[in-house]
Amino acid sequence: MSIESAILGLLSWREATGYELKKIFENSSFMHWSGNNNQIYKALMRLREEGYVQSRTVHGGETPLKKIYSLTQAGAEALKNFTAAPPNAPECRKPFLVQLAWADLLDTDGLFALISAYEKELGLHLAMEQEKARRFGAPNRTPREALLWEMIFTNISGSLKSELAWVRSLRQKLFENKKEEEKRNMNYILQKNGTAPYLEVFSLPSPLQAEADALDIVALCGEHEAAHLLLHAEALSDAFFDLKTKTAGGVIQKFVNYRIKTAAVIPLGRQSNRFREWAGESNKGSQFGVFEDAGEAVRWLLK
Amino acid sequence: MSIESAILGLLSWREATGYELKKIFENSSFMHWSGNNNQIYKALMRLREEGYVQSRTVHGGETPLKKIYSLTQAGAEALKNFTAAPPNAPECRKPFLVQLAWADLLDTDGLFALISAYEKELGLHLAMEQEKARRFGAPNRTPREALLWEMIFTNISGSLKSELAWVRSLRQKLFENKKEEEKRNMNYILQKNGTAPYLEVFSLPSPLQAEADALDIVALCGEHEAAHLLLHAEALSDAFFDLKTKTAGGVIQKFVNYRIKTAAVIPLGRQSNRFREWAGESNKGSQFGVFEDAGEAVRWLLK
DNA sequence: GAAAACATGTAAGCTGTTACATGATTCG
DNA sequence: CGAATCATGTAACAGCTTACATGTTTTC
Repeated sequence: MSIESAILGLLSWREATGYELKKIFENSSFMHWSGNNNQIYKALMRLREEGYVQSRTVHGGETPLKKIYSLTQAGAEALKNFTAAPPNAPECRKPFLVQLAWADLLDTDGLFALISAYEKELGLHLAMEQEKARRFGAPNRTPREALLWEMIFTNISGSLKSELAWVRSLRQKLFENKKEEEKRNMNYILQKNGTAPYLEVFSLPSPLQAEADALDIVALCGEHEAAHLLLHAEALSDAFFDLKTKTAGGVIQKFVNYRIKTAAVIPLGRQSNRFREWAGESNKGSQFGVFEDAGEAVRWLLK
Repeated sequence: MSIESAILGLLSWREATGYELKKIFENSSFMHWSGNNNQIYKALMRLREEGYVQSRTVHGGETPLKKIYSLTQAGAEALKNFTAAPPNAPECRKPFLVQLAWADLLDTDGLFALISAYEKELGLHLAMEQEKARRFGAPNRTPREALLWEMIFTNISGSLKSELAWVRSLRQKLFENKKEEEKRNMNYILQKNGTAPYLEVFSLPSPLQAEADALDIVALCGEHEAAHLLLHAEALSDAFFDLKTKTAGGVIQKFVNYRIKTAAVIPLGRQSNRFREWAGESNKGSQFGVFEDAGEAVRWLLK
């Protein structure tokens, strides 16, 4: 199993340039070769030598611009052999387990912090993977192929969910009493009644102030598999409303990056003129909106 | 996160030679550096240069024989820093998913075979991991440390179990009708009433004949998390009873490797003199036994 | 007395990453 | 008109694996 097979597969789907392949690798998790020029271009050269792919050069005006690669007959056969080959079990690297192995060195608070940090990291990754899966236009030439790809994405998020479940059981075993304390400070609820679940955040232990706080919320969305978010004004800091600090922009950027559609409910009284203007501009996009009325916000969120 | 941290951890547990560390890495899954001389000896030299470990040389007679490494004060601090560092999410490589991505090329039987092969591979790995966990004498200096290590092993087998559940749901979605056909040919039952669950195998589609067949059974034990096995004579081939073919020895070896305690129920009539002798010798060990009577076999199996 | 395990190291090579180098096109 | 994106490559290096080289001790 090497990057060559993955390239053959992608080319069997659609012809592409090296750069396009790089982009695809970058945006996919299960084809784990992190978008890496060196490997891809070298692999393409090898594959061409072996007669598995062919390329035609597209000229832009005078100079050669790009090479579009496509599969040959031999390549198609090699790919088929690869798909039918005996499969290997997954190989997981979990550096966290190595840390945990010697974490008895830490005191109670240190261990609790370590475990919480891991849980947050997992939530963040889950949100990212779900975003990637939504963004990735999977092959869909037959119903069976569509099902296979759907199950691939299910697999990836499933692994993370099972890891999350594990870390929660670990926390429970270690800190049976302490476990809910933290969460209770965060006043939120997962709303499930509408067309899609959304996270409604009433207030936070400390109001949303920096991008790191935004990531906490993203992780929370990931953990609850919510792609929508309703923020109440009480959860926002004064810095958020002061556009000079650029807090609002940075925070919103995080939500947009993770494709979490967000509505903020903010009474007119707290909106300065400049903020109102900025909000009006934001509302034009479909990813973030500011509303006075909670009902209106929810309608926009779920439409 | 590098092999250095893992070595510091192990040395904080007990002092060891390079060779011993190698053995430990080989036998542990979550410390994923596959028992590799080069890396370990080089890392030990680096660690000594940096003052994190010290070594004393043991002489055997005249010549220096081995170097026993132990942690220094500085090393203990470095380890503590490592355990408290921000944890990273796991990184999983699942080449099977890449195969599956283009498996729409295969016909129904080919796809079914691919998925079954993956399920079997996972079962085998699960059996192996459970074996490793049992064999690994985990640190146990405090109750909390014991719990941490228990949860580490739970994590590893949990990942595989969640993968198994996924592949079964995949199979069901693709082959709702075909799914049970295969298994029905294998006449077995998971007994749960005794002190420990055991797998009772009455017969097989083709009788136990080669080591590969033994691995099928091991995988089945893994999938059902059974560490004990009761084999009826009907599941065994004539070759098994013919000691010249060495089938019996090879098959039993597989069970022993995976630490599956096995009892075979074989009527006296089918046992040749030589076989009886061989069986008597086997019974002395505690891993494999031959019995005439099923009740006796179960008692021995679960004692 | 031979084979397996214990013990320490080195050399060569593969895989994958980061960074570098260069230039065209597109978009705000 | 400057920045981002598209596009193709190369160089250097880190990490890890396989194989080699050597000698002792234990076990069957």
